[in-house]
Amino acid sequence: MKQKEQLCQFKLMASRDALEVIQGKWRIPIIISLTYGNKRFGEIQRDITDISPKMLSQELKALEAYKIISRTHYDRERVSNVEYSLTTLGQSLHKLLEELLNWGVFFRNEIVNKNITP
Amino acid sequence: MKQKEQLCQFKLMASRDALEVIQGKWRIPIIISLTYGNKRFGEIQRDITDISPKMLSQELKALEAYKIISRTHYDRERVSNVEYSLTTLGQSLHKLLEELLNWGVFFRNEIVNKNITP
DNA sequence: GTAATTGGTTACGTATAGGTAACTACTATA
DNA sequence: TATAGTAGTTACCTATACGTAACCAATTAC
Repeated sequence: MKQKEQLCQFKLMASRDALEVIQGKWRIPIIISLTYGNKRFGEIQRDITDISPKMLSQELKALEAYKIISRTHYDRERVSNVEYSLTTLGQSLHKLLEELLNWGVFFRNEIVNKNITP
Repeated sequence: MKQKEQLCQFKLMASRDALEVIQGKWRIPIIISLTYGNKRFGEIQRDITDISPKMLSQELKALEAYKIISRTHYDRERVSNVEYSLTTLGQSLHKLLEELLNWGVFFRNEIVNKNITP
C-alpha cells in the first residue's frame, strides 16, 4: 500500500522533470526535425512551416540551455553558417519520441478518423 | 531525399496529434495517478498535492472528452461516489508514459544531479 | 444541531506562451 | 547596384493556461 504510493510519487516527480524540458508547442517538433540530421535555422523553419523566427530562436536557445541540442558555427569566414544538432542527451530522447509518434498515429486512427472528434 | 522529408512531415503531424492530448501541466500527472487504479476526485487531489480543484475538474473533463479516462457514478443513492478510470485508449498510453518516466529519471541524473542546472 | 467530507463550481486576476510585423546585419548572386 | 537569402532580434499585442479564494449541495459523523 505505502510502496504503491511512494512509487506513484516518484513517477510524478520524474514526469515533471521530463515535461519541464519537452513542454510547449514547438520543442518536440524541433527535436524531430533534428533527428533527420544537422540542420540550419532556415531548414528547421522550412520543416515546421508555421513556426515564426521568434519562436524558433527562443526554443532553440531553451533546448540548448537544457543541453538537448547544440549550436555550431562552422567556417568563421562566413557569418551565416550555423548548424544545429542533437547532443547525445538529445539523442537519448529517441525512444520517447518513437512512442509519442506511435501513439499519435494510433490516436488519430482511433478517434479522429472515426469522427468521434472531441 | 523526398521520402525523408515526407517521413519527417508525417512524424511532425503525429507528434501534434499526441501533444494536443497530453499537453499541459496536469494531464500526464493525472493519467499517472490513474494507472494506480480507479480513483476518486479527492484521491487524485491527494496524489497530486498541488493541483487545485478547479484545474483537476477542468483537466478531467478534457481527458474524458478525449476518451482517455471515464467517469463513473456508482451507487445512485449516494451522490458523492464518483470514480475515474483509464479507458483502453488511456491504457494504451502506458508505453509512452514509461519512456517519459525513464527519460525523466535519466535526465535528472545527467543534468540536475551534476549541477549543470540550466 | 453542527462540523467535516465528498465533488465539485464560480469569479476574478496574473503570468506566460505564443502570434504578428517590422527590422537588422551580413553575404551571395544577378 | 539591386535583390534575395542567411540568421536572427525587437516591440507589441492577445489568448489561454494557470492560480486563488470563496462558495455550494448533499451526505456522514459527532
